[in-house]
Amino acid sequence: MKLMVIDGNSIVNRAFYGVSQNLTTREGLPTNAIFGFLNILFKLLDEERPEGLAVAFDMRAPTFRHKAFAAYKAQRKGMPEELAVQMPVLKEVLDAMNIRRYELEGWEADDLLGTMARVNGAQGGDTVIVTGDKDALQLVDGRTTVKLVSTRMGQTTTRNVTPEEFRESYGFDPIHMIDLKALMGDSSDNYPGVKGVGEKTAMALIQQYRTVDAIYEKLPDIDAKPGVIKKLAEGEGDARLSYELAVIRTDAPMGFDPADAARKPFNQPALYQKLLELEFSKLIDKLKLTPGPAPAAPGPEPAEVRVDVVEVAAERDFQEARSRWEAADCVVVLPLPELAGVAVSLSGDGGQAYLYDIRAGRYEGDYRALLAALFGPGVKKAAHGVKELCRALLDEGIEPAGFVFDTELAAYLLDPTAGSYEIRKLAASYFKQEVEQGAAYQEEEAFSLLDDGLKAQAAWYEDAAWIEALLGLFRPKLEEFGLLPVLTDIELPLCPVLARMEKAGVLVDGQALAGFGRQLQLGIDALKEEIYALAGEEFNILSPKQLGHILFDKLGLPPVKKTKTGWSTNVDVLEKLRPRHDIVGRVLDYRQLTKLNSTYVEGLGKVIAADGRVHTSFQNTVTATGRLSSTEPNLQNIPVRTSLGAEMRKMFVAPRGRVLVDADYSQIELRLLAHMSGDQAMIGGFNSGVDIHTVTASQVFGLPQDQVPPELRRAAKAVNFGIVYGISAFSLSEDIHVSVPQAKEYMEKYFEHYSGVRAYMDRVVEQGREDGYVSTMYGRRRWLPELKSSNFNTRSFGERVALNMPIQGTAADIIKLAMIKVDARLRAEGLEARLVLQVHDELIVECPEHEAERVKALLQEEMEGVAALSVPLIADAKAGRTWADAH
DNA sequence: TGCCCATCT
DNA sequence: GTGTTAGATGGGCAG
Repeated sequence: MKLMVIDGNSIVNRAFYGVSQNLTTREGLPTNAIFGFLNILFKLLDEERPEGLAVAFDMRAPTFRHKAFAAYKAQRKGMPEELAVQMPVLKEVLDAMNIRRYELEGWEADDLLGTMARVNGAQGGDTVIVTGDKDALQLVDGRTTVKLVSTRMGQTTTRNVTPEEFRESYGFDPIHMIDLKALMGDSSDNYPGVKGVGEKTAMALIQQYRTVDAIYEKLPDIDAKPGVIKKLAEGEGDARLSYELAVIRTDAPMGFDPADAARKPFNQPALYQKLLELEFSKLIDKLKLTPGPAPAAPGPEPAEVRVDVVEVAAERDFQEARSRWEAADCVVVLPLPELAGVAVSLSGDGGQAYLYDIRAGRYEGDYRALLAALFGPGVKKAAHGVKELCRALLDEGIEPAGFVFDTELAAYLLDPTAGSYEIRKLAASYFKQEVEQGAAYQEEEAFSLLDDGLKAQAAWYEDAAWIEALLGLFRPKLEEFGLLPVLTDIELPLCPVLARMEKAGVLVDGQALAGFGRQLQLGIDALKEEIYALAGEEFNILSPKQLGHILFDKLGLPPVKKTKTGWSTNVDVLEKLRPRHDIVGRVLDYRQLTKLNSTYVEGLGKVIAADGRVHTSFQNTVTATGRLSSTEPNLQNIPVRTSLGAEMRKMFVAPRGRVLVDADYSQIELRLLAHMSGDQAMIGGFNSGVDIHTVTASQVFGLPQDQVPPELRRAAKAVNFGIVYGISAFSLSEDIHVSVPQAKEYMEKYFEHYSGVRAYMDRVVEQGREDGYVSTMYGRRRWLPELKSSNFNTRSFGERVALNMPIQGTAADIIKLAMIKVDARLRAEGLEARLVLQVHDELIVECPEHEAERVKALLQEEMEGVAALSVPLIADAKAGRTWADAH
């Protein structure tokens, strides 16, 4: 039989260290090792297509080797906790795959592999041993090959070693691997070998003498340096012992019969269930797994319900339904694209539910009036993605109101780092069961009225039911976590505001934009020629690889920093190289100009709508901290820092007779740090009304405020910003171009003076570690399993996030609250002014010129009044014809 | 698709 | 001694 046997411990270790350590389930079980193991396994199965398959594991119990060599036991390393917890789960997955696994008390995986290979070989079968451990190469023979697995940066490579291959690269037979190891030792397996003899020396000796025995028989008359001979003589005991430890046994009493390992089909339902629990949905897709029979112990299931499907065709149907909807606590609404229809789901008493199927094309009454009534304040509604729905309603001229729940926002608040909140994915992961399967609404009556698009309609009904089920799960969960106020006071009321902003859009001066583009193109063409001339050849300047070749190979400039794939050519590097060659500055300029042209000029040009305006989408379920993001186009990263970049902001204009009013919070994150830490020195600094960076510099460096030199103010500013992100002395030094010790001194002085800030930082991290999450002033949460990681980098990342999220997130909460208030007041006071943009700490309103002064005051008042902190919350407002003028 | 780079707060 | 600042989107290159 063609048999593949896998060293489970060796491969799982490689998987653990090779796959990103951030991979966890919602419940915090790390899954990276399992994930990596399965990936490697499927790759191997694909490459080898064996008839038999077995995985061997070590056991924790001591083996015969421990008895032979005390140090072996003493030094043997335990696996990290995060790997250990994955082992039993991995074994369950293997069981679900019907893969034989072996472990035997007193024996290591190696010995089991060796035994299986020999038994199979004796029956005339070929065996492939899969491991990352070169020790196993001693097992290579005419019937046995070893497949060495290595993972580097997430990439798995394998190498098949046959006897010929082995002799080719080592110069002796595979069996003498034992002799080699006996001399050179093995630090990971903890046997010493001969002290002072390493791989090179050992290789030469074994190539010449083949065995340890032969060497010691001839000693001291062997062909080696006197020092080596002396070391060999002194280390004979270690060598002999190491030999014993290095031998892989092939006689483990495991009663192996290759037939036992014959491959069997997966236990589909069990495997499906396991992979679902691990949230490996891509793998489920790849393996085309189906759930099969219902799993024995599913997660929570939506309650069994009877569903009446009601087609709303006549005006009378609607009027009947309407009174039921208005009486309900909450109905689920699920619109078809462009509001061509709406499914309304309503759960009544005793497991009786109604699903109203409403289609524009089938409704005999006034469809618009139906929508207006359904989406008005009289019906309390839950939807999945309220902001998008509000947007669709506005497009139909309907004022959205009465939304009391959003399953998408709820899922986001429960885990803002989850990444995707599609209905069926949520159902799959929260209910741990296949979403296509088994709810009552699939009963036959439900589809009896269908004549077309049966599948799509079934999916539509199902989704409505899933939203209902998720609603039932999420509401108590939000309550339990204190997140309900974030949903009902912040996120939900913000939805119609965002929808109105998107719909309003902002006017772009297309003519000016095109002109700017032509001007940029001239600069780009000229720079390109100059760069080619200086380089002496034409190449792709935007390719880091080609640019690196020109700069570092051809022109001989010194490389500064590496990236994963080569020498870095980023702006920091090029700034350092700028004085050394004329080409460098031009490359920087070229980069800036092409960036402006392709991303901003061309990118923006593509998304100007028929009304001459751009209508961005504000995403409210994307960021880990609660900020919004902006796409198509992203209007939150329009250049401002450089003078040429700032030209871009002149393209965003107000129509004739109107102006833009721009109001931004002054130092909101730092003010929040002062407030949340309660640091009296920093609070005092803000209350003094003097520029905070100057105050900081004066306090930290002990100078009068009017004698702070600019470089110390700059340093203080960088420290102030860095603190919020959990910066290190190294990065601060890079940032402000001082030495690392100097940066360290600045930080120490800072913390000496603002000791309350340091105490707060320690407190937040500690609390985060205890609770498993950090939160904002308003209760928004981010889970941080990273804080408990045994991996230094992962844990450090968690600590920086723990410091930053409460501050960045609270700032996000505050500006969202301000947006709700500003929008409400602008509308209540009958102003024409409307919010059009938000850029994290900045709000932009478009209004008639004559409203500008009132709007400025209103913005300032609402933004500053949102929260009462121990320091003033300051917003400055300015009006102008373009964004550049208003900012 | 992953990587690098540039842009913003 | 580790790798070394939080949160985003988008364009272009290379495989």
